[in-house]
Amino acid sequence: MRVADLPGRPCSLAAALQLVGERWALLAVREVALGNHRFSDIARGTGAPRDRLSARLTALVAAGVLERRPYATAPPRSGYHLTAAGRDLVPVLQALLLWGERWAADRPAVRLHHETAGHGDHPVDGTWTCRTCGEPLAGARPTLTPAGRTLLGLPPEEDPR
Amino acid sequence: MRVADLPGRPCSLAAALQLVGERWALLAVREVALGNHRFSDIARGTGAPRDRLSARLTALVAAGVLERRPYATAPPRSGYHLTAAGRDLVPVLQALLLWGERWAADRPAVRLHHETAGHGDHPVDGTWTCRTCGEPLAGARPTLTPAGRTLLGLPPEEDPR
DNA sequence: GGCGGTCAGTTTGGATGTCCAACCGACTCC
DNA sequence: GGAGTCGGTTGGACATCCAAACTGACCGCC
Repeated sequence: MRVADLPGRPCSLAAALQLVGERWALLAVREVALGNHRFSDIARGTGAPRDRLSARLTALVAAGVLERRPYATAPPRSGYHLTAAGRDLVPVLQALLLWGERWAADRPAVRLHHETAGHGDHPVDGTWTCRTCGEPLAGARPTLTPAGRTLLGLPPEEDPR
Repeated sequence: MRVADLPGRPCSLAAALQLVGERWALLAVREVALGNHRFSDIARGTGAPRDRLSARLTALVAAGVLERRPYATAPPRSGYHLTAAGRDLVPVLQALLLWGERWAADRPAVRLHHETAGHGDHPVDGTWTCRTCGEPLAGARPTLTPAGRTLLGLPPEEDPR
């Protein structure tokens, strides 16, 4: 994916959306992450029409997010599995899920829970943290890209034009 | 957004995608988060066709992600600003941006930088963390939804069907 | 006053994407 | 033999998408 070829601002966000931004793509990845590897299960879980799903899965395999793995030869059948890139997409799905729980869903249909020794079972409150310094990213000052543009860090303070 | 009305598995992820999953929507939010509040600036930054952008912005305002704020009356002009829901979307954009940098972009077109007292200026090495317990979420055990289905936590261990 | 430019869209016609129902071949189960 | 499963493909109707041109209200300049 050549970032420079994308329309608009050259940005990895646009590149990511090019690969997984089409309709049903992220839902298909969710189903595979949940352990549904077969075409019909993914179709049922997402509600996507079968022809659209077929096109999306092919594209996701081409993009390196999913891989096909045969599980039967008699009639040749293969399931879809996450690649490393696909597994790396799970935090993205979690972030969108949490946002949807808070702002899109009428009621928390599905809740992310977490169980740790220190805090027992608790609802997940996800945030991005910088592994180098341990600080949350949301508090970062906007900085400059190589091209000298401001860039995603904190939504910049409102400028009252 | 009634989760039960969505096709497929009732899930806040689907609800979220219903609001911000259409083409150009997240890029438009990115532009507003970067401080571009005017229609033409958003069009330039995203590269979206103007009619599509017009439709998306209207939908995002209806969804409560953006709000219009007048800044001129002579020809009536208003800019787009983030609501609380829109600001909450920033971690999602960061998640996709970091994923895109790693898996989608040919070269790191845009780099997240971070400046803190302890570590000076350094590239961001983002990790998705639970704010309640401080543990990384990627290691979380999958848990059950109210309806008794498994749910997004860790991609479940491969079951060799 | 006339000229060009900005701004936030809308309009146009044609390309592309999406949906749905039906169908298919190669199997398995009863 | 008949029904069902599985992973798709096909066809046709419909919606969305696109680039480019257009609108109409303003603004600054000379």
